[in-house]
Amino acid sequence: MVMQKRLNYGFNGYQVPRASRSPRGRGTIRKKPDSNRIQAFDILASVAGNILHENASSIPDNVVSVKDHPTFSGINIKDNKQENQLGSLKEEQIEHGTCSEVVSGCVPSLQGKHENQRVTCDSSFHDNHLEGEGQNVLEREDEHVKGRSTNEKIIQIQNRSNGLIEPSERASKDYSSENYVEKPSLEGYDQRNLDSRKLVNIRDDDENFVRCTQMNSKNRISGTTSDMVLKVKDASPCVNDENDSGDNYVVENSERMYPFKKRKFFYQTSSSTSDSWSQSQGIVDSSYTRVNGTNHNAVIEESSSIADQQVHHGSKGCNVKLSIKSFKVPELFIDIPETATIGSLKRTVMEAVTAILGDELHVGILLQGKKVRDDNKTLIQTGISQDDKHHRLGFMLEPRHNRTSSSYNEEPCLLTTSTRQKFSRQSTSLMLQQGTYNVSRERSMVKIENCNEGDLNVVSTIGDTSANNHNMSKCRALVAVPSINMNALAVVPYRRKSGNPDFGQRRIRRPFSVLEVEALVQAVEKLGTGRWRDVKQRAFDNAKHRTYVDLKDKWKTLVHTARISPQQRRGEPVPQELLDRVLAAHAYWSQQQCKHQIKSL
DNA sequence: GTTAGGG
DNA sequence: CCCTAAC
Repeated sequence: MVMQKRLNYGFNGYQVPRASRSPRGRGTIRKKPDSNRIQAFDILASVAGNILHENASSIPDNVVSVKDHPTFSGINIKDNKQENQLGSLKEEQIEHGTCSEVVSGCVPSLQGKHENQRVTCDSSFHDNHLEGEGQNVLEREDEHVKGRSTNEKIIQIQNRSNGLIEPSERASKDYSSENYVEKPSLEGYDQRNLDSRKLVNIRDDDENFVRCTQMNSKNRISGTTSDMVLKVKDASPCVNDENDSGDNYVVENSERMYPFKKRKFFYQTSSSTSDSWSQSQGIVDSSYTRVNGTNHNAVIEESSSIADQQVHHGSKGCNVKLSIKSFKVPELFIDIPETATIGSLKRTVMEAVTAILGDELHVGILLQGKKVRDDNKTLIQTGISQDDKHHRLGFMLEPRHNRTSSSYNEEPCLLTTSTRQKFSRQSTSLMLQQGTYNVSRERSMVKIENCNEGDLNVVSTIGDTSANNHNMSKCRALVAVPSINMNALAVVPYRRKSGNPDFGQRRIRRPFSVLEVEALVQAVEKLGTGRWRDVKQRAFDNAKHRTYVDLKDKWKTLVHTARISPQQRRGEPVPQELLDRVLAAHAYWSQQQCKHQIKSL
């Protein structure tokens, strides 16, 4: 029987969903986690190639089913330092002999960095942790966690009994991207966006931060290209931590979660082969080694000896802390014209990933490469003990219904043209097929991180795709996509319906800088107050996160600000000179508007 | 898609 | 910053 659990993906900086936001319209995660919650962070998804056919595997009896909004999250590039991290991606960061592909160097855990950013999310957590320029870090109230890196996220998976899926609070990528606020064109573009590594940051019209970089083939993962990297940390009640450590985490520095729509996409019977499991297993992160003094926490590591696992059976009662560094997702092949827009690529990939990981998602557990089927076994019985650091624990994501018991080399499942058209809203095509190991070698591969609601925040474009065939075959996840389900997919709205508050994801607040105000004032002086599109084009063309509506709104507030006393003003002070110009321009163009109206009468 | 204005 | 009527 499949139990439906509620999964709560909590991301640092997520804004509280509209329905529960503070009056100020902003907030962060405050919820105190359940004791049996699994917390995961760091989801990276890399996608390349065609969607293949999921080699089915049997479903555990009692698995967590992601019924609604599993999300991707990813890494924000906050500053030059992190950009350099990206640049420091090395081969050794790639999991060898596994399907875990390191998408980029932005994964601290894969770089031997384990200063997980973690914060409390209890009621004592204040909004102002999120406020302020460049405030990217949420901190635990007890300051228990020090030395954070900026790249880790926590996904909180709450195990609840109501069978409902609670949408996660929204991640606020914007905090991390605060440093990337482009200056208005009049002020020049922020050169921090460009580093010496030929990284090109692109913001598309969806405010998406896209990074493209040519990577050496050595940076490519031999084998798999569709890993979802995430860490899971389990609460540890056995630890007498008065501060509730181990219980409270807030994800930080993450992006908006991408709401996976419910899609009847996988109706596959299950087979059960270990190989299939390995297709999307999660790799336990051994780098997560936050061990405190009274540590009862075991870090599950890659490893070796089952015998060792049995050593600590006596330590019953203690919890196991573990972190999942990598969740594989089935490999995707994306066939998209060069002329396609970044936005369409993102949507296409997101659709594909969503299709694979849509609801009906389950988690499998692997130990020593073998699937752990008995859900009634305790961890310790299974060999997962608290302080055993030598066994290998793996997690995998799999569709709920696997119907393909046959070899995935059989019966390729190619989308028909019509289906493809339905599948992808753009003119781009998404090919779903299986058993075409060589396909990816001919095309450029795209690794994707931070897939959030259509956002593709970090994209690494790899020109060379000389993948290791052996690993490719080992790691390829194949997904059968019956056309009938594709048809169903087509009618599922990709974006949230505005009427559904669960999906309300307010943009992050990004106060206008003085430079921006100056640019705005200058543009309005020139163009007037009724041509916001032109103002945008003229002065904020590079600032994709500023829409013309934003500019209009800002002008409105500027006028208001200029009219109130300085004591009443808040935020970064706007020079009086600018405010004077605001009033002058406002008066002038108001007058012009009146004249124009009179003239037209 | 833009504009304007209330929330 | 959101929402949406109106154009």
